[in-house]
Amino acid sequence: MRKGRDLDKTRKEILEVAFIEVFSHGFQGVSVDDIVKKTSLTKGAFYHHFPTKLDLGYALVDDVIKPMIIDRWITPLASYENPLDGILKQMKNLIGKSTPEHLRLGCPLNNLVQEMSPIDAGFRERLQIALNLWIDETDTVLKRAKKSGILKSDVNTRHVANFIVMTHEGIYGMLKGLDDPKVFDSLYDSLKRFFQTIQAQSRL
Amino acid sequence: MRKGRDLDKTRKEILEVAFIEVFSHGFQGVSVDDIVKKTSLTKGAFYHHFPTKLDLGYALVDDVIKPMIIDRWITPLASYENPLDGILKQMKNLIGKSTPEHLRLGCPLNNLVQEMSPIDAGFRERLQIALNLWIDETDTVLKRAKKSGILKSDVNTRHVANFIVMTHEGIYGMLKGLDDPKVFDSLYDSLKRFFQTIQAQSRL
DNA sequence: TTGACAACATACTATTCAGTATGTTGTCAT
DNA sequence: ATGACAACATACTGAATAGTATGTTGTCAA
Repeated sequence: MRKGRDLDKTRKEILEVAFIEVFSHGFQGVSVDDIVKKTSLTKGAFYHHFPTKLDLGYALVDDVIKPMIIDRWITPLASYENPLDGILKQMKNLIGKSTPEHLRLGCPLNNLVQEMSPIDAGFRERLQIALNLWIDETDTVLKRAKKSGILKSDVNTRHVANFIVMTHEGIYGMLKGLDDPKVFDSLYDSLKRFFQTIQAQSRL
Repeated sequence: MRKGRDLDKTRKEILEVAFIEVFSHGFQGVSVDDIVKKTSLTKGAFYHHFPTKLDLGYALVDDVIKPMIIDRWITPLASYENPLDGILKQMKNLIGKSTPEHLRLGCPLNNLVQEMSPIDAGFRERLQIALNLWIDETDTVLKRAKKSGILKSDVNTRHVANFIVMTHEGIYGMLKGLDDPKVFDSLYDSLKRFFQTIQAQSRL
């Protein structure tokens, strides 16, 4: 077995397995041995690719989580005339329709922020960049919607972008803590109500 | 030194030190030895009071965090005619005026929810109870405000209570991740705007 | 085709950690 | 005052863990 040697493929395998493990048990709750065991590789391969466990964590943020944010929360908005509709729709699809077991794991980004930001500067910097990426991209989309008259002319898109990202993390956190899928609909309703107050005119 | 033996005092000392340590480094990031070292006691005392590290964690939720929720976010609302004003004021006082170093630590409850809920059932149950306590108490306060005509008659107080608690956790999480105190004002503004939409009439 | 290096595998180490075993001492009822 | 037990202190253990040292093998340029 495993004759083929492919640097990039191996790295991706490690990252993929590590992501799931860290997502499930937290960064501090996962050992390098845990990750290696779920891989077709060994410890030697791991430390050939990542000088330390922390470096793996950093790579998870940069190479897995950041693209995931764009993929899940930004790109899909392009097909909506009103981005607020897109945001609500994506939330319903990606959060509202998740299984309770999956919701229990929360949001990969938020998990790492809560766990690692206060205790490691390297994580803090990278997670901060990832969060700001999310906010910036949301802001850009909102700015477009404002220009095209969908949003009221007096709304501060930066403020709203902050609030939207905060809401995503908050909803993930609540569902993770409460273990009650019905709460999603409740939170969704309130967010929808908020969105209506910043649109130029609500339609029926 | 330490001649006086006081079961209750000792327990409180352990809980107090453990709270700060867990708050700062996460539950998995703190060792029993770490906690003991910051105490005037030894490991023997620790295991005399708590059969296992997990039991200490449970006690932190039940005996420290739950009272703290009531103290910080529920009791102060009693002195406001409009509880929404009280909530905004408390947020400004307890979050908006915090130092960046303190904000970096986040919310004790939210931290534990994000870290421990998915990986331990005992934590999950207790954290769920704590969260529901917060929501229930908020709901009760909102119900009163609705009856006295401060809130619109068609608002679902349970939904709003969920949203308010979610917002607290979300704001804590964002400030923890972004390390930018100005974001508080931004989020505060949006929340205020939302509150205005559920009040009977906004005053100037 | 071969040697040289990259891409791994294997075996080991020092440390840390939760928990235990056992010893000591303060306190209190009688 | 004194035993008896609760409230601790001290010393230890086995398992887990991040990281290392060193070996093996695939691959590719010349």
